[in-house]
Amino acid sequence: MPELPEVETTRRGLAPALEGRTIRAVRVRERRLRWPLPAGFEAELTGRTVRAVRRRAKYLLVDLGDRTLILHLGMSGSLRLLPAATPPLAHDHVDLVLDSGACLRFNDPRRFGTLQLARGDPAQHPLLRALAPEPLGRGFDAAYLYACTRGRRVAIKQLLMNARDVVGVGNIYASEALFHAALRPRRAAGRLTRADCARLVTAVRRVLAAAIRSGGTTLRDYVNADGMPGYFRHKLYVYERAGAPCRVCAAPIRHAQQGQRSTYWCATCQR
DNA sequence: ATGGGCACCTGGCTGC
DNA sequence: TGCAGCCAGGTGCCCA
Repeated sequence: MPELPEVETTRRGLAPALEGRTIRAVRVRERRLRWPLPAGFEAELTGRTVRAVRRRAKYLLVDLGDRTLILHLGMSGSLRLLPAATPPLAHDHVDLVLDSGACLRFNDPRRFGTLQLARGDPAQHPLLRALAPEPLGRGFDAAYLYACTRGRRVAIKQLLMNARDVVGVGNIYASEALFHAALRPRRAAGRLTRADCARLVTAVRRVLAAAIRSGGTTLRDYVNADGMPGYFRHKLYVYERAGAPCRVCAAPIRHAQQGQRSTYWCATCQR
């Protein structure tokens, strides 16, 4: 499901309702997530107060002072704010009940998502330690991407989706950014020129920023903290548009498998 | 070191 | 109508 824009949209919805609130209770209905929730998970959260809700890559970080709750939504996860008494539906695995009477409810049909409790600096947590710079921050620029692609034989799309190289970009936005940068997904990363890298950095940043402004992309499951879908789907140029006319040149959008994932591109606009 | 493939899950859709 | 097969916003881990 969620790539950076969906996680950021969720973060923006959650932050005002969570910050300053104390967790009164934790209700766990299903411990078997990507990594099983440890015994004592509930007790370690209960009574702590939320200082801030941040994001790193596709992870949400709930700052609880001397602990940080690290959440990942996997492919099908979502977080919603609901009245604490709302009856749970299928796949509503975890609730954080707040002192406001609201609850933060984690739903995830496929259970690829995760909740982890970190002590100390969350940036040093094993899941976060080796992540590439934030794509919307200063560390992600043409010089960075050029350096990181040198000597690499992987296809540029796969490099874009590798969190050690670029974070926040998944299958939708990798295809979209490559379209806007006029680069074919299978181009070997090491064969990009400096100019290619500059266009690609701009495309990644613009696509992510525009998707955030639309509240993210909803294909199937994704909803924001208020239960609303994202509307960026209407602004996709290639993703899930196989056979449809390119919005720029009208040539049919191509589709193929690349590294066990679907890839979409325009063979005319992208080289 | 790099890169490819698999595994982890459920649900929705397609086609026989 | 039923069911098998395939596909889906991710990513850690194992192997060559």
